[in-house]
Amino acid sequence: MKLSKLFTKTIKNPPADETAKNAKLLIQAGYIHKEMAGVYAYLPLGLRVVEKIKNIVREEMNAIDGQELIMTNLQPKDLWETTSRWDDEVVDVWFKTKLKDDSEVGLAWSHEEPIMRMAEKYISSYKDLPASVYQFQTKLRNELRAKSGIMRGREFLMKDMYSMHASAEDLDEYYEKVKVAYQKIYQRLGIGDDTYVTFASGGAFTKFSHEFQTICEAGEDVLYVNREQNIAVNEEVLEEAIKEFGIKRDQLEKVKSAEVGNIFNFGADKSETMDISFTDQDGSSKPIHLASYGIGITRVMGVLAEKLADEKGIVWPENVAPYRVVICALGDEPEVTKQADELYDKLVSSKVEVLYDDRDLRPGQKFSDADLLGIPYRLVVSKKNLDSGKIEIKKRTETEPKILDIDDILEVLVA
RNA sequence: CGGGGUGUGGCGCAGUUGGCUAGCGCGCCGCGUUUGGGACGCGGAGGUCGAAGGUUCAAGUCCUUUCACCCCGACCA
Repeated sequence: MKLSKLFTKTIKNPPADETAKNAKLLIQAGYIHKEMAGVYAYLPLGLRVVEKIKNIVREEMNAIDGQELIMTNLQPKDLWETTSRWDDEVVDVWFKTKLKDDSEVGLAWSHEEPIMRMAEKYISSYKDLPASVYQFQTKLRNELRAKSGIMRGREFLMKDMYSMHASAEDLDEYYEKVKVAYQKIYQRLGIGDDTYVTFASGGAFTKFSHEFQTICEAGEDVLYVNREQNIAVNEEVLEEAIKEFGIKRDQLEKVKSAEVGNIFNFGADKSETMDISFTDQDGSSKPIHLASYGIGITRVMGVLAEKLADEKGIVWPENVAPYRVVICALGDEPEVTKQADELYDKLVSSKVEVLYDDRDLRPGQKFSDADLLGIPYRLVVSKKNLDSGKIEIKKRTETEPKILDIDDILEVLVA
C-alpha cells in the first residue's frame, strides 16, 4: 500500500474530545473514527488489525474443534422471555426496537439464549455432544456511559464461543482446554506475560467465573496478583477467594487491569430454564451443560494500543500490526525513488505486508508517522545509502538502525 | 442516572467589562525553492461561533431551553 493512496491520514494534534490514550492514538494515526460516544468505525488500517486479531483467535478456536458460525443481531422478544431476561429491570443494556408490525425485537447484547435455541434444534442425542461453536459478532450494549475509547463502547466486536456437553465432567475438561487456548491467544497477541486467569464473580449461575485480565493502567478492574505463583484475584471477590482457596493476602500485589476475556460455566441451569434437553445413552432425558467463552476483539485492540505505546505512538506486536514494514523514501531524487519503488515491488512480490511512504514530505514527518502508526519495521531509502546498494532497517522498538543488503532484509521480513 | 467540565473552518486553539469586515497555528489548493526527525516564500479556498428562543441600537460574548462530547461516581454475562 502506498501511503499517498491511503484513504486516511495522520493528524498532528490528537483529538480534544478523547482522553483515553488508545482512542487518541488510534484516531490520530487513522485507525478508527469516532461516530459518537462509544461508537467507532474501523478504517482500512484499523480493520487490518482487527482481522489479524480475529485470525489468531480463529486459529486457536478451530484448534480445539470450535466451529465458526454467525448469529443474528436482531433477536426476538419471546426467546429472551424464556429466561426472563427481556425485562429492562433485569438486563439494563438492551437496545430495543420494533418491526413494522409493531412486534418488539432486541439488538444483540449477548447470544446465549439464541445459541440454546439452536441447540434445541440440532442437539437431540448424546451422540451430538459435545459441540462447540463460535462467532465474531458485533455486540450492542446501551451503556449508560461509554468510556475509555474502544475499551468500553456501545458497539463492539466480540468473539463468543459456546460449548455444549452431556455431563459436567465433560464440560470441565473442555473448559480447561479453552483456558489453555486463551493463554496461547494472549501470548500470540504479545500480552501473554501480563495476562492472568483470575477468579471473578460468577453472576447468577456460578460462584466464580474466570476472567482473563491484562495488567494495564487504563483498565477498569483492580487485581491482586502473585506473579511467581501465577495467581490473580479480582478485587470484587478478594475476600471470598482468600477464604475459599487459602490465599495469603500479603503475598498479593495490587495492580490495575483490563478484562480481555471472560469464560463462564453455566452448568445445566440454562438448559433447564429453557427446557432444552437431549436423550442420553440410557434413554433418559437430560439437560445440556453449557459454557460460554468471550474475547472482546476490539477491546483487546484498545488494550494493545494503550499498553504497548510509547511517547512517539503506537507499538504494535508483529502479529497484529496492519503492515509488517514501512518504507520511507527520503527526497525526490530519481535514483532514490527508483530504488524505493524496486524495494517496494520486491517486498510485495515476496508477500511481505508493506506500506510505502511515497509522499512528498520531509524526513521528519515520515519518521514521525512511521512511529505513530506503530509499524514494526522501518526501511529508509535515501541518497545517503544509495551508492552502497544497502538499505537501512530499524525496528520500532529499537533506536539504532542497521544497514543491510536487500537479501538480508528480505530474510528478516519474510520470516 | 447523580456530580463536574467543554462546544468558535477538517484538527488544535485565541477572542478583554457585549461594539465595527470573527482571528492564529496545523492541514487543504496553486506556483517556486527545499529534503536524515513535523522547512520556507508568494498567492488562494474554507466558519450562519453546537442548536432554538430571548434581552439589546448592537450578541461568539448576557439570559432561558436544548443537543453533543469528556471526566468522576453508580452500572458492567
